[in-house]
Amino acid sequence: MAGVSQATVSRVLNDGGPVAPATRRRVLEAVQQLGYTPNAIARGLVTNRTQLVGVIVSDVTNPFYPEFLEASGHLLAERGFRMVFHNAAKHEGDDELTRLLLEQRVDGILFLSAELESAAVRRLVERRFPIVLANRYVDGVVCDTVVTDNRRGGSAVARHLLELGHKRIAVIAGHDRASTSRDRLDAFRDELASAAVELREELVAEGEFRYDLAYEATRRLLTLPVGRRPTAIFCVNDLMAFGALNAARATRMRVPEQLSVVGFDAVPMSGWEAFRLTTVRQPLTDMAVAAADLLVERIRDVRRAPRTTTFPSTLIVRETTAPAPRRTSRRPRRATVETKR
Amino acid sequence: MAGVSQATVSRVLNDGGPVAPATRRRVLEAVQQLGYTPNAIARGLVTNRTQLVGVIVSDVTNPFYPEFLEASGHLLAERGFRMVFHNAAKHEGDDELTRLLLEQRVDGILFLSAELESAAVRRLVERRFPIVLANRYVDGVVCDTVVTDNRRGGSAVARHLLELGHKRIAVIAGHDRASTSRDRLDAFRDELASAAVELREELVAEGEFRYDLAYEATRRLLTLPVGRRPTAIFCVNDLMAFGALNAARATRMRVPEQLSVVGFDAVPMSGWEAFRLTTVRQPLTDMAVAAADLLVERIRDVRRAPRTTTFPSTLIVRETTAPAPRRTSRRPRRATVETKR
DNA sequence: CTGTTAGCGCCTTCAC
DNA sequence: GTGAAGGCGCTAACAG
Repeated sequence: MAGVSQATVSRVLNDGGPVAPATRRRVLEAVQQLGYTPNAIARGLVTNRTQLVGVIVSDVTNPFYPEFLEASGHLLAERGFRMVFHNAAKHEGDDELTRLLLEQRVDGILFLSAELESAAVRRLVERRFPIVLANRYVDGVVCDTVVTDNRRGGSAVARHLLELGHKRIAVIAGHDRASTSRDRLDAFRDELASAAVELREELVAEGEFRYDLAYEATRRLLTLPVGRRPTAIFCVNDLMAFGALNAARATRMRVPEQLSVVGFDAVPMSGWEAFRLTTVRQPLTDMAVAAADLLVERIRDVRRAPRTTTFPSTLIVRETTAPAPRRTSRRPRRATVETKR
Repeated sequence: MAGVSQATVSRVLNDGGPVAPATRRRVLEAVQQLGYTPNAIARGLVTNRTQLVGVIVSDVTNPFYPEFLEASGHLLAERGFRMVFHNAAKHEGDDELTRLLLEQRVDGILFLSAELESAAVRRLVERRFPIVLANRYVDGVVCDTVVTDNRRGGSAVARHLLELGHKRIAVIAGHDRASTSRDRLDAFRDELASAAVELREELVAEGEFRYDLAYEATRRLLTLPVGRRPTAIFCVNDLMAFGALNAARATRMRVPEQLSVVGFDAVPMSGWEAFRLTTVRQPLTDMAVAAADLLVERIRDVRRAPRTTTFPSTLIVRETTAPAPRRTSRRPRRATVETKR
């Protein structure tokens, strides 16, 4: 229609060489009129680039991830990439998902919460396939990674609870396939130990990062006889802290007077008046952007040195933590101002 | 390596014809050993099928969508489709996103919350491109659609509030580009009118389905002088109801004693002890599955008659609604049991 | 049952 | 500055 060859059209559409202004105009007009849409598939076949990035999320339903998705997606879109989204939750494991993404010839994969032992991740790294781990790392795998300083966060929580005089502290863990859960808890435990406070086995629950399990675990903890019942619960993510808070409410247990609760992540919801949760802030948006950016860089150059970006974590004291209740039922003073440390 | 032709390999990998068991075995072995991954791109070029489905979401951050995404994604995965995910929020409009998806040669598009005037949707339907509208419909467009009975839901809310004796009722709308907001409010208004209760202009706010705007709107409403201040607020989605609830708490306004709040959607969170929100249930998961299923069917057969599936909506009375406060400050009785009507 | 052949729509080199 | 030709990896006919 423009009276030119395919090659010329290709050139104007991809800035792939010199084209006379007049020709360029004619081509663009024809494109317009025909409503021509270049076929990315065919292009991908020859360029070996799809401008597609796989994103594997462990549970979209956790409010942490939508925030992350939004920010990463935005940056990727700006850089001309689209996301092939997979929620790993109940479906196939990393392995199967990865296979699908590779078939699809995505240019890279963003793992939002890989598991520590992930064989898929390991294999991809060996093959020098562009991937980025966000939020969690994988043991013994060197690749682009974006995390926060989870150990520091865990220590800060412990110190905060110790300062408030808590001795019987419960913990709701994620699961041990997650570096986040492990790091937060290890540091937490270490800090308690250095104050000679022990974390009793009966007060440690596995919550799998899930609301419902944390809810149940908390209910169980709260039925322990008074002398063994925890005065504080540290949940390794906010979603589980919400479970704990709600369980406490269901049991008519006053927070923070009778029970302190701490979360981790500082998802926007945690600041809502309904919760005012004491938690550890991770710079979510920054991390999401950094992760997406790393991936794009990696795709551009497969052989640059892998980089790990560690973001700081900050304890945010809100209103779900207070001094440990004394045996007598005097009502303890309650923290009111929001402080960052 | 298996000593056969490409064609044969193709046949064993796609059940594309008869293959001798022995040959099949040899091929599969070779595939295994070579770690061969078929190139979906090349396949797509010839079959004109990518097994990719575009999903356009208006705001992943609204807890409504992750639930939806999870369920739809699950069904699509089962049927062998992957999702190309786009969050429409701050980025390009439908138009641009659609263009990208078409370039990518997705087999179909799932719109999670299209806008009423969406030209993109209209154009796609004209071109007989497989799309499904979920949650919202588009005026004058006939295509596969999955919605709930929003009008009935709106009426039910109105009746509930009227029965409780509310007269000064505020409304926090979404925006008028959404069929959901419009239908819920129209029906709500009609029902009030038939009880001779008027919806005053000063009590109608636009919340854009956003938490923050609903929060601000509620604060404004609650600063009105007592005689003009609403005794109940109907938010057209749960996210905004959470905003209202939190704003009420920030203002030390007791819910439901001094202020009733109603939402819409019944996202899982709405049942949490922290909220116990009176709301309208939509069978979220069923809708998500139905929508995905419709899309797959449509892709299989472009010329089947378009179908609209309307799911029922159910008022769930929880603990954020109570009889309208009387001028005197006697504390009104408060609903405690969860009832469905 | 299996191999051969001809594209799918595009980009890229190489002439002109 | 532009066109012709080849090929990306695969599937779909058609032979045999």
